[in-house]
Amino acid sequence: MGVNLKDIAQRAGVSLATVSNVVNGYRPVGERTRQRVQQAIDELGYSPNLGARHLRRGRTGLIALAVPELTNPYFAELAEIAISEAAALGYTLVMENTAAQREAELALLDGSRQRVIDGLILSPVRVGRKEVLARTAGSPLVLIGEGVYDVPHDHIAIDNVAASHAAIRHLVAIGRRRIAFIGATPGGDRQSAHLRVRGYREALAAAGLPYRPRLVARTDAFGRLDGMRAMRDLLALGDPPDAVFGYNDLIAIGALRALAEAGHRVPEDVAVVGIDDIEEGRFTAPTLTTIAPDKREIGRLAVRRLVARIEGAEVEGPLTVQTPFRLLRRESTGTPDA
Amino acid sequence: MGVNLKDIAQRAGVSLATVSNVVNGYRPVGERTRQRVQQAIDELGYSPNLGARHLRRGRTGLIALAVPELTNPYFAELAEIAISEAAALGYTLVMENTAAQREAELALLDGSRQRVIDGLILSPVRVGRKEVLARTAGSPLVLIGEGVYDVPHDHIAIDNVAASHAAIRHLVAIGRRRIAFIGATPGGDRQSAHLRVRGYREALAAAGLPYRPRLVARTDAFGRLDGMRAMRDLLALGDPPDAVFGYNDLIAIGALRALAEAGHRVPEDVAVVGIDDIEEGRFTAPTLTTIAPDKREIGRLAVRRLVARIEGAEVEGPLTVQTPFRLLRRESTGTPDA
DNA sequence: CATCACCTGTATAACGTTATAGAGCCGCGC
DNA sequence: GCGCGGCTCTATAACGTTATACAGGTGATG
Repeated sequence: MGVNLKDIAQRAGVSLATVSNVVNGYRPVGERTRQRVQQAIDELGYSPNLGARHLRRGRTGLIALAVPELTNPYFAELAEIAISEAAALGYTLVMENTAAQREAELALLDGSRQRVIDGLILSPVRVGRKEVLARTAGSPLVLIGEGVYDVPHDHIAIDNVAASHAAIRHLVAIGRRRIAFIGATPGGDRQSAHLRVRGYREALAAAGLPYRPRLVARTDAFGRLDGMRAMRDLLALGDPPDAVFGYNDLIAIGALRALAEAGHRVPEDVAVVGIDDIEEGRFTAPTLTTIAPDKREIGRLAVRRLVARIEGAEVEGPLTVQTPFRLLRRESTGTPDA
Repeated sequence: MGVNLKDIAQRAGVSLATVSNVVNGYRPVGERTRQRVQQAIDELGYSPNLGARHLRRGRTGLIALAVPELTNPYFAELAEIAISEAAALGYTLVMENTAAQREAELALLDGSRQRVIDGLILSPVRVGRKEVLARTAGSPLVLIGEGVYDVPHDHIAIDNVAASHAAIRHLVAIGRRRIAFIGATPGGDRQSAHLRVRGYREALAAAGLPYRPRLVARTDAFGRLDGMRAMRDLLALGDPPDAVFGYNDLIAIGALRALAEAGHRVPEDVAVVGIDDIEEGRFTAPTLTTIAPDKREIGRLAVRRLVARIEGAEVEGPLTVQTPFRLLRRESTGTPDA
């Protein structure tokens, strides 16, 4: 069904290898021959069979981006960026959905998929340092987000502790004293939540506010529903919070919903802050104050690093890169930016 | 870096071909030999090199799902379903983002990507019947959503006219008389919008209500921002609507935001209905009434049809399948379901 | 006992590409 | 005039798999 190198070679009256050299620029080819070959390529409409090329080269041209949930807009937005960056570098990005399941993450780290992709970008949730170190697959791995540190792989993330600080400082600055956190996790396996809780505690301490364990709500997952339920529980406390910091925007949006249902005003009664800056947060009522990571930077950097490793390039700088973030003030804390 | 058939063949003391037959079950193999080979496979940890297999078979095992925007939750939710269905059938699904651009859609229909994927599921926005018919690439194509009809390809969609009917009937039933539509498109290239407008007009007529062109708002795209802007314009009319039907949930959510900003109560002053049943609509304030397509059915059917065509199976039934939908009443029309 | 069919297993030619070794040719220097 | 290096180009062997044709052995049939 396809035009192949042989067809071009016949048409142009040269050898197979010469056509290959014209296509890949691997060896110098005389100007006249090059033109004749190029003309044949244009006339017959040749495009290389990637399967064969990759068999020969030992690479597939595929990289995978594995996220815990496709339907979390943060990851969808990140994926959109990563896909276009990968395309620009000549790679095809395959989305993998781990559904936040340990087995799925392990299978990606070491499973048979490894034979078909050249490299993996993983947002780990259920695996930790140990599992990453135990990995035997040889293809490059880039970690994004949090959860795993001190491993010999590139790692792109924001400084979660600092991000928490910024959120809490803002809430303190607008006069809040009873600040809750939603999205702590039971196990020690999701370190990002721990980091965000740590930043929360440190910032409270810095502001001279007491740490009240009852104001830290645990959730099983990190969706809107989890945020809503946790917020309901917090409101049922004898002395409910006057501000809430959510593990992410989805949790914060769930909290907004619970507050609306219970008839509390935001931000007058309770202020709300999230993390991720998903587009949805610009349209909620009220709009959501959030910590905005530089998604473009994260997506592009992750893909570029991975491709550089795949192609054996020397990568300068440290393995771990912390990307910038900023606080976006919106209605849910009462002091919108301009 | 990998164990290959030859290694297994040596270890088991049989020929290459026999190992291949054990792996693929293509030819009968004696029980004793099979066990010896299987043992060698287990011991050495063999898994086939998919690149080579696909080169030989002429297929890559990749199918693409091309959508106009990854960040539209409807497509993210659909993708999640399609990915797992594809995996169950032994295929890898690659997401492609056309960004609602004509060039991107054309490139997918006929471009060089066609050499690397076995089949394509496309949600067309900017190409029409003509472009699909002009396609020369030989791989199977399944269309989802609307926009293109009367082409020799499988097509999975809901009945848009009927969906509009259901939405408008509901609004009429709760006593609305000035019902607006947001999301008509200027060109004739996005037929789904036309179909939904048609259903809107027909249902108005059936209810004995006049069709007011000024209540049909055009938008460039179909995001929250478009819905918000259009709603603002509608509110600026001398005689604003008492209900709004959005082209999709995102548009309806944008409308909700504009209404909140302008201080209108929903549903008391203006009722709002969308289409898609994205999760976000269950958490807005108020929650969003919507027409819910059966996303699971759409995603699974699209993948199954495509794979069946790729594998040359006979597919029974007509090319075009209309999947079911239902109306979910929530707060934005004042009459939540149980 | 010869013929035939059948059943297992084997040898080998593809699939389309790239990398390696080398062939031909030309001009330059000794 | 011969050898040598440099420049193009060619022939060909892989890459790992599957499909085809065939070989060898066994049992049944005439």
